[in-house]
Amino acid sequence: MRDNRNEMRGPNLLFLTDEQLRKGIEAMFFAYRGFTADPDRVLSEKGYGRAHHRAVHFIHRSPGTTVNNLLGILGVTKQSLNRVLRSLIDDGLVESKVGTQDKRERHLYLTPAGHALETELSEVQTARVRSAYRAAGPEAVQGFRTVLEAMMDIEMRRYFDKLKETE
Amino acid sequence: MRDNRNEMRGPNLLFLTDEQLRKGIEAMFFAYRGFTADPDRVLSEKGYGRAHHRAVHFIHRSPGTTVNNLLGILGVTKQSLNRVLRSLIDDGLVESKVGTQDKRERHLYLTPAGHALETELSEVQTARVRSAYRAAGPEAVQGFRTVLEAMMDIEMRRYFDKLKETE
DNA sequence: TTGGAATGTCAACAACACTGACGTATTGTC
DNA sequence: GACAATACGTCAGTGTTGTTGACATTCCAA
Repeated sequence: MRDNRNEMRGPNLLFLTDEQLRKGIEAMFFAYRGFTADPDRVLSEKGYGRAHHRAVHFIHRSPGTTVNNLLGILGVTKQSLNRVLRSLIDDGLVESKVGTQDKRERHLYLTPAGHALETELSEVQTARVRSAYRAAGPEAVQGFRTVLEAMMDIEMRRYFDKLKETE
Repeated sequence: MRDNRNEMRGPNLLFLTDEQLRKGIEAMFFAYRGFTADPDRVLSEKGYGRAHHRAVHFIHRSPGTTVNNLLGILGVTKQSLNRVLRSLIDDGLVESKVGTQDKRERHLYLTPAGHALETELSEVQTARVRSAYRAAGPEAVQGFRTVLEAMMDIEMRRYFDKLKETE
């Protein structure tokens, strides 16, 4: 059956019982809802969705990134990303520049208006995370990050570590 | 501006810098993708989606729960939930019983087939969480849970605590 | 130079969320 | 007993975001 036998492996493994794992799963579900709630509110006022947030976030994070890079990070099809980029470009939030070396590539940048949106989204989201971090304390935050990193897919872990290098 | 002044409030507040918060946000994004990847695979094979998973999970967790209860937990409209429940009931995974006390209510239960699906989904998802927990260790898991709970909306925190009572 | 790989765009479709309106059965209250 | 409120289901319409398929452009290598 499942892993209840862990309970008999000693008290230091009690955190691996099915019940504890189930709690973790539910906590993840409820927390992620809270995590996205505030940006979602801001976005829907402007007629955008969560996909626009992700695009703006990672273009801000890596200015000049190509569409292909972004596809790898976001894990969606290029057609899906293109629709989002299309509206952001048409609305003047993102600029798409043809590559100088390879003219097939498009390099993406935020315009001043794009930066304004990114800041607004970032502020409401970091406010919640900051408040949670503050309430939980530094040791808890360390554990939080450790578990999240262990939960990613290997390839995503690579992308994440690459982003970390900008520290 | 933002909260960079935290860096000057002493070394014990370094975990609250914008950079640390941004890392947490990205970690949350990548980890949630990993978190749902395995169940999503199982579900799409059977023609279901993430919404079906959530319904099955919470009906398993609280057998006999009413439609209204489920609406509160899942945070969707009844039209949206109804579409999902309809297919689960038609496919014989969920049973809907008219309430004995209040005949307006419908109480929801998993059928044996429903339990089979729940088990299959639960197994692939707990496998990843268990592996992440094991890699991170008990102290990290404690911190992980603490931060997640602090990140929830207040009302969701109440639901979550109610579920915890079944511990 | 020509064919294949890579990059990005356009079109159509499905899943799943939303709003709004309505119907039905049941409950509780004046 | 009349009537409002509650719980649930459904129909119609819309929007975001994901998918496939087809196609144009550009690059590179045989």
